[in-house]
Amino acid sequence: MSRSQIRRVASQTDLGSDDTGCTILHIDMDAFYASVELITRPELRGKPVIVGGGQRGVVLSATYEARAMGVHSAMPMSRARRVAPDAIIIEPSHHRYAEVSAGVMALFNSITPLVEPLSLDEAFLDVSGALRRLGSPTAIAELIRARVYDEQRITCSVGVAPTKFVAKLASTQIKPDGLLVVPADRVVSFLHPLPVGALWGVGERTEERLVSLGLRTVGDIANTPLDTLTRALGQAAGQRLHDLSWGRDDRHVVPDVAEKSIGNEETFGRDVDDPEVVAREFLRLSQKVAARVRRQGLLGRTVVIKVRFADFTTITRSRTLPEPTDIGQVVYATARELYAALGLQRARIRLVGVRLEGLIEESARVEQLLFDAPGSDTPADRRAAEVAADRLRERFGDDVVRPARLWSEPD
DNA sequence: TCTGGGGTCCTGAGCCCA
DNA sequence: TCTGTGGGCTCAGGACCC
Repeated sequence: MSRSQIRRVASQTDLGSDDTGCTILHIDMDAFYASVELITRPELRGKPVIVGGGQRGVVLSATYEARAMGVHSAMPMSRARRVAPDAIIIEPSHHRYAEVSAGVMALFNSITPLVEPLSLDEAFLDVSGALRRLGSPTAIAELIRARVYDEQRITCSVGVAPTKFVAKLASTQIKPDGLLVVPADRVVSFLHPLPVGALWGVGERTEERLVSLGLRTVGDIANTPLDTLTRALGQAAGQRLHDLSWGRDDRHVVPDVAEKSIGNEETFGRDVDDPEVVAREFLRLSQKVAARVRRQGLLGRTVVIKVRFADFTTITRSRTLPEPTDIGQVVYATARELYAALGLQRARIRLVGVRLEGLIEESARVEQLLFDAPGSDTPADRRAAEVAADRLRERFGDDVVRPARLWSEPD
């Protein structure tokens, strides 16, 4: 279900303004990447602008003028160009988005320490500790909206509710540049007319399954026996949807959620059937992932590779290592072995990815005594070389040092 | 029409072990 | 000693979110 459909239904609900107990705020920047681009290019305001690119990319963000023409995020760029041929297309500049995001998150942290970022452009805030200092939740929400605009020149929408789930739905409904409070005693009447796709965790597939059972609205879910839901969707999903349909959501706002995995993947510009090209990509991704893991002072225990074929079927293979690692060469060797075990004969490959799971703090490493012959290439030697390369990259840029095998790669 | 890249969570099968 | 059971772990895949 589209965001506009959620809005249309939800906007029929007459909500009061009693924000007692509504201490959860969900703040969502409006068309974030596109809005950031308009800061430095104000002449584009009021025009259809799409952020995205690449030969086989998708739309990352679009101004509301472009959305009015039928463009939406995650739409293939080729299609976006067709439905909005006059739109201005901008290549994404992720470092700039990260800068603006850091500014916005710093602002949130000046309001309350209980800030849980969900992505660059949205976060939950628990403002229960800021009420005495800054006023009611609604007043705090207005303050944040004003300060975001004053400091960053972008607009945001805020949902104010007793729970995370309802606050998120409220901000979605009131976009763009809005504020919506869902009072505690209006949560159920707010939720029940909404389509099932509004529920967190109901995507295309689950929505199809629910509709095939005759369940179209959140109210339908609420009035369905829990047994029926768990049989259809599994224990966890059935229970979760039933709870959400009654507004039950006891998740707290948790700052500093630890990452569980770190990975990178890359779609080739054209499908590839050359094993040497695939191997070089695994090497590049392995080095990149390991460097990110080192930068965060972590180690990973399980190496996962992902291979997507030309027909879009996707497989993953994984191996858990005897010792957690942050060494690119170890990740690469494992990825190569996992790939070799597939026994592919010049299959046409669209994408490859490498991920490290089972992350632990580097300080928690149990040091293994290594009895290596002097002069041999030990894991410690390899790690030292990669750490030295990290330092060079920090000083001189990402391209200054890379494995010899990757120098032959045309840029 | 033709589908990115970064993640999380859940399920189920298979295996090992107490 | 054999059998059953349940928990934990690994692995693969699916679905979802932004």
